[in-house]
Amino acid sequence: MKRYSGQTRMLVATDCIIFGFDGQELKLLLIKRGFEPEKNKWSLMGGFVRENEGFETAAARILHSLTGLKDVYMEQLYAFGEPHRDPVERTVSIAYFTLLDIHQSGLQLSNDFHAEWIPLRKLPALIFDHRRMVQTALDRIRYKAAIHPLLFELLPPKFTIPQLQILYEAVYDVIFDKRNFSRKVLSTGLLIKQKDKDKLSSRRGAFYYKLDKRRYNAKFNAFLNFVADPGKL
Amino acid sequence: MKRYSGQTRMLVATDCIIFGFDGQELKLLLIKRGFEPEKNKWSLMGGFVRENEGFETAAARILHSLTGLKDVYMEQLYAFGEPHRDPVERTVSIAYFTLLDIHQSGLQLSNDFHAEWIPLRKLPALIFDHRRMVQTALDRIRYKAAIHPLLFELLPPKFTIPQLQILYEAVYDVIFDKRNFSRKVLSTGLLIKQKDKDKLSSRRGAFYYKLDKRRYNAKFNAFLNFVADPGKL
DNA sequence: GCAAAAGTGTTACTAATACACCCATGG
DNA sequence: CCATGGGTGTATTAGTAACACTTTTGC
Repeated sequence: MKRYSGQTRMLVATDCIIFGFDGQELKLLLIKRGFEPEKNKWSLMGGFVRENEGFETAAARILHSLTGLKDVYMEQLYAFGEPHRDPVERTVSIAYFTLLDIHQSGLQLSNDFHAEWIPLRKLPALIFDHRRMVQTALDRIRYKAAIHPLLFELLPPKFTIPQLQILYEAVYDVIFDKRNFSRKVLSTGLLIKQKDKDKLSSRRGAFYYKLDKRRYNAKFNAFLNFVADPGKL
Repeated sequence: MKRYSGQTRMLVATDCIIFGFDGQELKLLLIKRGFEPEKNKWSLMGGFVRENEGFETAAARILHSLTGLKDVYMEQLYAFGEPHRDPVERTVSIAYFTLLDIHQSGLQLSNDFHAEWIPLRKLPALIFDHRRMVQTALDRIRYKAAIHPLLFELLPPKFTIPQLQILYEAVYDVIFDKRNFSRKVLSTGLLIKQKDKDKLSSRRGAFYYKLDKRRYNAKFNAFLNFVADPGKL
């Protein structure tokens, strides 16, 4: 026996929902699709899974081809497989989402895809079911970041607590009390205070912190309560 | 243009991880695989996704063909796609997990698959990567049930608080204090006390409760804290 | 010296834990 | 009348939320 008989074979793709944070708002890395149909329309970065490649490998390859980055936070989001989601032929998509530091030095956008960072609040129309993918990813991030230290993946290695607070406020679209916020994040024991300050956003300057990698890895999956009840989700 | 050129097409399957609870322990519904390779080995119930079928439809069809049930709790678990997970040919699997009341009247196992309810503690060897699927499903259930009222899906419409507690204790393999447990679940406001009692497991009898469907649906996604810190997961 | 952002402490309230006795019933 | 499991209350502790003033420093 060589193959299963009488079954439909389908294209399998992965699409990457790539989030970044510029210090003020959440952004998505989108491309202009390079081939028909829907050529030159805004799209998530994606590609077909190859013959000898797993999903994660494919997603990492696709992310790398656009950004030049490896070792980025990436997580399987959901498998989308409605029969006519791609009008050309049956294509299922295993979507991955990625959080990365938008200002990191290694990030070098390829010219091949006409990629741009687009603020989430100004999302253009996207091809196929990509809008739904983005919404699913956002929901997931809001859910997960309420309990796990996920959003640190969007920040540079050194960051200040006010920066972190702006990030949380952007993700949940609420305002937090800075005393309670600071107490809460420090109480996780994940942050190490640095001796130097960021002087860019205030005269006084705000102390930098770094993640304690050891504890971060150990506690990532514990329930940490960063956000009380995130708008009942 | 009719098709994308130069890409590999693959079989797409769904596998169903079907959980039940017999009042004492968690069980999995497994079948004896009916065709080569690995014929007659223990396997999850699965099947190929058809040409004009989405994943959820396929999973529901497969579940129905085994159990006769529709409208069962079912959730996409994860997409498994390692290149050689099926030795015959490249097959990706979108796994779904299901929670159902093992004693419900509608449940009628098909004879075609030699299915059996197997206690999770006595799992036999499974084909392919099915063991990993089961582990992933268990992890997901333990995670989700700690914060959401998920496990009610395993119980009959009328159940007692001691029954509920036994279920939680089976899932997390710990013992809870019955006073605190009862206060916790009642404080969610999801349970409606009935006037009749279950007299099967004690002379005194335990009051039945039913889910308040309205509040259950409304609060399902809120963070409800059924289990404090589920073993740091 | 003033504008702008950083940093910090206390109190009130709510939730979680630990713990022990009485109740109802069938045999 | 006793064995079995069901049901309940309280005190302590930990966590969360609300709230306002002082510090630093570049201009």
